Amino acid sequence: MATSTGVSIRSLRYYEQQGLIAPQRAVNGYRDYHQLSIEQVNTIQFYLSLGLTTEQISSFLHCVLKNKEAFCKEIMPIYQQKLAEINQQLHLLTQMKSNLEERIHSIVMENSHSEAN
Amino acid sequence: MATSTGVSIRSLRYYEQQGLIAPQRAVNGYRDYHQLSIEQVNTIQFYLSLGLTTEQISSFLHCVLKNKEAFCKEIMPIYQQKLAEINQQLHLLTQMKSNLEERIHSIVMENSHSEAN
DNA sequence: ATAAACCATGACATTAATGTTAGGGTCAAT
DNA sequence: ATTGACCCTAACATTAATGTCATGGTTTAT
Repeated sequence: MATSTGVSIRSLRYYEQQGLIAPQRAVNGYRDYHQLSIEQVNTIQFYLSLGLTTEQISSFLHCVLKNKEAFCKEIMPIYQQKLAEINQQLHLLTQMKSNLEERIHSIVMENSHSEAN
Repeated sequence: MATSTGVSIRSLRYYEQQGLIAPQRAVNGYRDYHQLSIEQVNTIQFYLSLGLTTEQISSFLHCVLKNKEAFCKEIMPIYQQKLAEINQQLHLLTQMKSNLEERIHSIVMENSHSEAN
């Protein structure tokens, strides 16, 4: 499974521990992933890439796997909340960026005074 | 000191531990901040707000406190590096944001099909 | 001299996903 | 039956700044 999804073994077990996947067990205790899990893991990775936490994903994953996103009413508020967080983050970063650029600019200015050395 | 800078006692001690400030000690062991420290702590907070780590700050703080930023050659590469990180972050967040918005949009679309209920 | 209010140190907690390691079974091939 | 390549669980490490708690000394006012 790890090799066919590119997700590390460690991560797969973490997803399992968080209730995102639930592989069967063979008699020897080995995990037995069925074929369908591959898509499921990819789905999880996709939501993670949206910045959602495993906890959030677990709250709607069971629904999404059965229906289309549009039918999972749990998903919309999570998306909205995440979007708000991202916007907040973007604001902060943008702020930091312009402050930084201003600092850099003023240093360059100062230095151009004595550039002729 | 904590009350006059708005920085928590815990944080002041952390800064001290990181070598950013070095208050004198009174005979009883109490920290003895001199007046000048207030500005120093504010400076630290400012750099933290730029997203720099205490470690980075410590690498140029001694210089900045004596000279103007422009004379501290250590500072420019740090600014540049931080700026690059921020841009990287911004890129990622922007990516996440547009993915999210696309998801939201497509959900809204789907739902408008059956809106008439 | 005792209580309230402050200071000190040290250590653990927080966050979230993942890496890493230790100690130990299992399976397949030789 | 032994070796190498797997699998298992459990637990600790990572990041960075800050919160919080435990335990204990100090000061000040009563």
